[in-house]
This record gives sequence, structure tokens and C-alpha cells, in this order.
Amino acid sequence: MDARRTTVRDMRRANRSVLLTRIWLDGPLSRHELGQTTALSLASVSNLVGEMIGEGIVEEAGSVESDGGRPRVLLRVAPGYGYLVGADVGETRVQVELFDLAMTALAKAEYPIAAAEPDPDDVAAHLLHGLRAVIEQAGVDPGAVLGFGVAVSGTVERTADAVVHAQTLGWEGVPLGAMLRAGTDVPVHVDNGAKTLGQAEMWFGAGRGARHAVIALVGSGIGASVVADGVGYRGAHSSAGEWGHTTIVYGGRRCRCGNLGCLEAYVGAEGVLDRFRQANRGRPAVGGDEESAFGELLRSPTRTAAKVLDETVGYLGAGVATLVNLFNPERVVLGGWAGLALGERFLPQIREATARHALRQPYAQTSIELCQLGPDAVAMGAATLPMARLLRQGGVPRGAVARVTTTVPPPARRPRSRAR
Amino acid sequence: MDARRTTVRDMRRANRSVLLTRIWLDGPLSRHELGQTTALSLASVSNLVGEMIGEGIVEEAGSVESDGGRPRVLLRVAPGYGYLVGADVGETRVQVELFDLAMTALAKAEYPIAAAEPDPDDVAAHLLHGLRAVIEQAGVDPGAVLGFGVAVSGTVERTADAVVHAQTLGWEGVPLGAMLRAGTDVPVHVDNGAKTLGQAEMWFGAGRGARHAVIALVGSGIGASVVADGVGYRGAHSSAGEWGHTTIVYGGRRCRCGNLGCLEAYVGAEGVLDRFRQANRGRPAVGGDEESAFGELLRSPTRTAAKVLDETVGYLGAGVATLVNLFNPERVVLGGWAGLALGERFLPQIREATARHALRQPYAQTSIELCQLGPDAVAMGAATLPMARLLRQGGVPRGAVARVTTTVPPPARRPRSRAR
DNA sequence: AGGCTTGATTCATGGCATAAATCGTGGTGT
DNA sequence: ACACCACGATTTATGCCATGAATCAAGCCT
Repeated sequence: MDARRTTVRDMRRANRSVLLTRIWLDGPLSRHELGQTTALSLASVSNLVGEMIGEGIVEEAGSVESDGGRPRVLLRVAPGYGYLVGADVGETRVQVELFDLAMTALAKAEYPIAAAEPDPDDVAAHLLHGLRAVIEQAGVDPGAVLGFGVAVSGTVERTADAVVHAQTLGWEGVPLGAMLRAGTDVPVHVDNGAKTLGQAEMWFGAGRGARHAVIALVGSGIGASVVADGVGYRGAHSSAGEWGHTTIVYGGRRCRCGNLGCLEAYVGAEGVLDRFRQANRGRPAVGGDEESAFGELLRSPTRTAAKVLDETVGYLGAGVATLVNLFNPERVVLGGWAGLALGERFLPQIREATARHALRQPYAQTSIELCQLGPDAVAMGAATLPMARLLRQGGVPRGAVARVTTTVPPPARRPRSRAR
Repeated sequence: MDARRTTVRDMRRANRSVLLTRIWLDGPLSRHELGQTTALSLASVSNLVGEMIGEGIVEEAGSVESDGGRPRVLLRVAPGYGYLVGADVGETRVQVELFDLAMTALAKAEYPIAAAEPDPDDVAAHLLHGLRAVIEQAGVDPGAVLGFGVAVSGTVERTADAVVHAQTLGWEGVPLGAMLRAGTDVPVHVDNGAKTLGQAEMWFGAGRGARHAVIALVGSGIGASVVADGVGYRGAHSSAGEWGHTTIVYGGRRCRCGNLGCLEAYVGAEGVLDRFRQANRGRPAVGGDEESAFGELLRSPTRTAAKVLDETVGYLGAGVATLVNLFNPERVVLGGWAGLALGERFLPQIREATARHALRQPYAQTSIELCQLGPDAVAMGAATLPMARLLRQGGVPRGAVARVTTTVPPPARRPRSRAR
């Protein structure tokens, strides 16, 4: 029910987008296969593909013989047509990575963050420095960089300035997009890290092929990325999927967000360790940094540890059941470092706990899997942001230069027609 | 990222749909206003509107004078172009209603249901009988009935057969759509009652103007209807929005679904009354049917009643907060007979409880309102199903007859051009 | 070599939205 | 009163688009 017109150009762009998306995700493909699955006529496929080959974004990649006919030529997105840069602003470091269009990492840069609440200007400087560094390191033409995707841990407004609210970084209304754009001509995209990691899992990981999925991320904090009908669900102001602070135990444990009984207070790594320490009152508990302490808890042979972990699985199951009931996904993908650690050992129990708390039918229609890309894929996920835009637009739109040349009348023709 | 082509016809259909939708929802409108808000050229607006006037679906409705120029002609959807029939399959009765395209009710039929778990064949017979009855009662041409929408309380598969799973009716895999289609030529649409009521609220009630909203329905059971970016969110198998059975008190009260601690067990009318009776142990409690007992509880001056209601508001707030966090709507609309009863008295407290349990930012971006249509709007909601289809298609698609006449060459032209 | 099969491209056609030009319809000024 | 003006609606000429039919291209078989 969108109140927006459709023009002839939209049609062509939409069809280019469909073809390019399919070639990129499932390629190499022949023109014939493209025609089959998109329902476009072979003539149009040829026409559009020819245009894209002319622009260099698509290229031929070998051929497959057919029994007694002309062999089909396979098509793929040219890996070197352009490059994508993705960055992950974590709590301890800024990581920047450069990829070609085949999503092969070509260069990497990393900058530690010292302060617990880093200065936005410093982070922006790191990001811009990293952008330049990876371009130089990979030795690619800066003009061939199609976009710079940045993932942060808070919520990001979908405005031109890309205003960031990130509790864990202590950021409140930081216009990161505007700050970065001031320092580079490369198109900048900023989004939430959970959402970009979810996109990466959908394209390259455990979400492949699903149209409705929820990527549930359990780390120190808890978040989720919801994909509905193939596109990320954002809600009115892009903060949809705040799964960690849904109430699971009314009046229960105090969460760091200030409320009582949040899922995060029970299943987030911090909450789990806290519960373990309370259960262990008086006796020695785990120590060290959060991640190693969590590993220690998982390996601990004590009855207390087993009990805490068992309860954790129960709470997690109830939390996943909430997602299953409300979003009715065909797949739930469990990730995040703590989620993966729990899932690798307790996946059957987690499934069982979810079954116990979810409605029978939606549960039967879903499957619960583990993330395949690991938590380091956030930078790659960020790089999917410019890629998604490229696919939506069906390639790089013709710029002002091309438009000028087409509006100027062809100089050769007029005299010739007058001469006749 | 849909892998589907776009053709020239799609464009025209999309534009007709945009215009028709806008005329229907916000009409009467002038051609000029239509051009402004849709970004279509005035020429195209004229062209498309002219076509629709020719078909009879749009008509001129007066004009508005402009200071010193030709007056603008206003356009509206012709109320008598077609008729919509909606039906509500409730637990105690089947209600069928006929509307014109201005959504004015023209006829009504009602059939009581005796059994607690009615036979699907009986219900289908009632529905078909009601369909014929309202058509006759209103005295409209049966061929002018554009569709028959049926709302049921369970989940409905989005297949041709429209298979229904309804726990409260005791139905398990009833192909209601197929059963109805066998008895009528009118296009049949079957969907969940909460979803259709939500659609009605979005178009005519408290949801007007919102693109992201959640309609939260609290009655004997609990459900929700999620609208994302203007369209209903369904999930992979159309059962999204099962809000009632999200865990709110881990390990808490037994719910009628069999699980522990569901929201429905605390906030559903049955759960509330049950909690009141428990709190009142030994002393006289409320009686009668559920709705009057609930009213009695609301009016009761005792401290116990106040306490139970206060707790209910708290649980409800936590439940609404879950919706706010996960869906990030711009509006939450509270309805259902119990929800309205609670909301009319405790809306400020409900808002407060929600604020206590939701994240600050998503809560600040949303508003919590009450349904405006009342629980009897379910049949009207069901009638929105064929209307939504009509708007999506931009009117009634040209049938086989029209197609034949257009492929036959116009007989007058060829001789004339040859004569010159 | 000639036929055959199948893939890819070209060509003619009709549908579409659009800008520009034209037509309608009322008010206004001298 | 009549020309003029302002503004809405329609018509016309144009260019873009996907499509089916026809044509071209490339391999295999006998």
C-alpha cells in the first residue's frame, strides 16, 4: 500500500536488480536459468545482462556444455568491478576490512580502543584512517570503492546523519554518518551490528535460503535480527528486535538496563556468571575476563555449574519461544559468542526448552540452528550494507556525466538526415 | 529482494492501485491532489482515473471552487460499484454482514452456535446461508459482490484451501476456504480474526495514519496483529503475533495452552478472574458468565479486587513492553473486550507500567491508544479482506471477455486507412 | 558436408508514463 | 461587455520498456 508511483525506469531497475541479485547470490548462472527463475523473457535477460556486461559489473565465466547444442555461457558478478569496505566498532577495538565483490577479504586494519566510553571523534578518525589504510593496502583504485559500511552496537536512526544511540559505548545521539561523510567521498552506511551480522548469516551462513528468520545473538548483551520476507525488519525507528530486554521473569533479577526480569539478566553472559557466583556463595567461583570465565563455567564439573547452565538453557528456550510465537520464522539462528558456546553443547536441550515454551504449531514450523560465520563476521556484515544497496539499485546508477551525454543530441545524425 | 520480474502491466496496475487506495482511504480528492501525493504526472492521473471512471469504480463527487480558475472536481470510490460481505465466526455465533464500498452496513444475519466445538460443516453451511441471506436482504446483484471475507479465531494457512487450526473451536486442519468455495462463486478469503480486526483499526480506527503499529487484543484469550510498513506481518506460516503465549513469569501459572507463565494466564480475562478467585479464597467471589464477572471485578470496591487489577495492569504493561521492544511500533492499540474495559479505566497506569518494562527509547517513540471500533467490528474487519485485494489489484482485473475484444482488431479502422 | 539441436541476439510491436501543447471553465479589470 | 487571466483537465508527440517471432551462432551427429 505504498503511496508511490511506478515509472518505466523503475521497471528496468527492478529487473536489473532481480537479475543481479540472483547472479550474485546463486551464480554463476546461465542466461537460460536466469530466464527460468525470474520469468523474464530470454530477450530481456539478454538485453539487461548485455548492458551489465558492458558496464563491467557482470562477466562471462566459462560455459557448460549441453547435449547437442550451443553451450550455455555462465555469468557471474565481476569480483573486481568494485570493492566494499566494512567496519566493526566493538567495545575494545575498531576493525576495518576490504572485500571484493566475491566477498574475499583483501585487506584488514585494526585499532584498539582504550577508554570504556570512547570519544566519537576518535572512533570516526580510526574509521576514516582504516578506510584509507585498507584501500592502500589492497592497492585498489579509491574510486572503485562502492561503499563503506559501519556496524555499531547501538540503535541507528535511518536518517541521513545516521544518529547513533549506544548505551555500551556511552554514546547518546552521535551523528556518526555525518561525521564520516565529512571525511570521505565514499558512500557511508551505518547500521546496528546485530542487524548486519544477521544479514551476513542470511546470505552466507545458516540463514541461506530462508525468507523468514530470526538471528538470535547472545553475548554479554542480547539482541536479535529479524528478517521478514527476505528483508530486515526495522520497525518505525530502526530499533526493532530488542530481544534482550523483554520481561521473562516478572519482578525478577535486576537488569543493567534498570528493569526487572529481563531475558538479558538471565541469559546474557554477565547475568549467567552473576547467577553462578550467587549460587556459589562463599565458595570460590570463576574469574578472569568475561569470555574466559564463561568458558570455565561451561567446563566446570560441579553440580552448581550444571544447575546454573540447565536453568540458563531453560530461560533461553523461553526467550527463543517468544521469538517463535511472535515472528513465526521458518528458522531461528543462534549466535553470539556465548550463544554459540551454549549452543554447541546444549543445542538439543535448547530445542527442547523452546518446544516446552512455544506454541506447538509455530514451533513445528521452525528449525533452530547455530550461526556458521562466527562473531568475527561483523565487519563482513557491515560490508553487506553497500552490497545490499548495489543489488537494490541493480548496479551503479548512471551518474550526471552519462545523463548529460544522452541529453545532448548525437552530433553526427542531424547533418546526415538533412543531407538526404 | 524478490526474485520476480516486473512488466509493463505491473506498472500500470501498481499505479492504479496507488490511486485507488488513496481515493478510497482519503477521498474525496481532486486529480490535482492525487498528482501531488503520488508524484504521478497529472496526465497519468487523468488517464488512469478516466479509465477507472469508465469502469464505474470511481465517480465524480462535486467540486471545490478555486480562487479564480476552473474548479477542481472531486473523486471518490463509487459506493455502489460493488459490495463486500464479511463474517465473524465467534465461539457463540456466526455473524454475516454486507457492506457497500463506503463500508456502510446494508444487511446483517446472525446464527447462534450451540455446541462448544461446532461441526465445521455446520459453520460452513451457516456462512453460505448467511452470504445468500444478506445479498437478498440488501437487494443487490449477486454478481456485484466482490468477495466474502471470513474471520476465525485460530491460525489460517495462506494456501488455496485456507486450512484453519482453531483450538477454541476444536478445529484441527479444517479446509474452510475449500469448503466455502464449493458452495459459492464469490471469491472467498479466510483469515485470523485478530488480524482482520487489526486491519479495520488501521483503516478506520485508532491506527489511522500509522505505518508501524501493533493492535493488542485482550479478551478471554490474547492475541496481537502486527502491521509493519503498512502491511500485516504474517511470518512464514501466518501465525505471527501469537502474543498471548509468550512467557512473562518463568515457571509461573499454568496456562490453558499447557505451558507455564504465559501472558494469557495472567492478563486474559479467564486468568484474571482465576487469580481474583484465588486471592479471595474462602470468601464470596464473582460469578456469572465471564464478561459480567469481569465487569463485577472492575466495579468491586474491595482491596483484593484493587490488588488483582493493579497486578494485572503490571503484567499487561510488561507484555506491551515486549511488543514495543521487539516490533518498535509507532503506535500500540489496545483492544478486545477485556482490554478495552481495563484500558478505559487504567490507561495511564498501563502506559506507566509499559514505560517501566520497555527500553526508554522505543517507548518514547510509541504511543498507546485504545481501539475505537469495539469488538463487534470483526465482521467489518473480515470485509476488509476482499477490499484489500481490490485495492492491491487497482480494481477488478479485466476478465477473459475484455481480453478477447481487445485482441480482435478494431473493424472500422483498417478499411478507412486503406481508403485514403 | 549437411542436418539437427539448443543457446543468444535482433527486430517489429504494443503498452506505458511523461512533458508540452491544447482545451475548458470560471473570475477579473477596464 | 468583452478581452484577459488563472488554473484544472485532456490530448498529442515522444521515448523507454518487455515481449514474441525471426534470425543468427555454436556445437554434435550421421
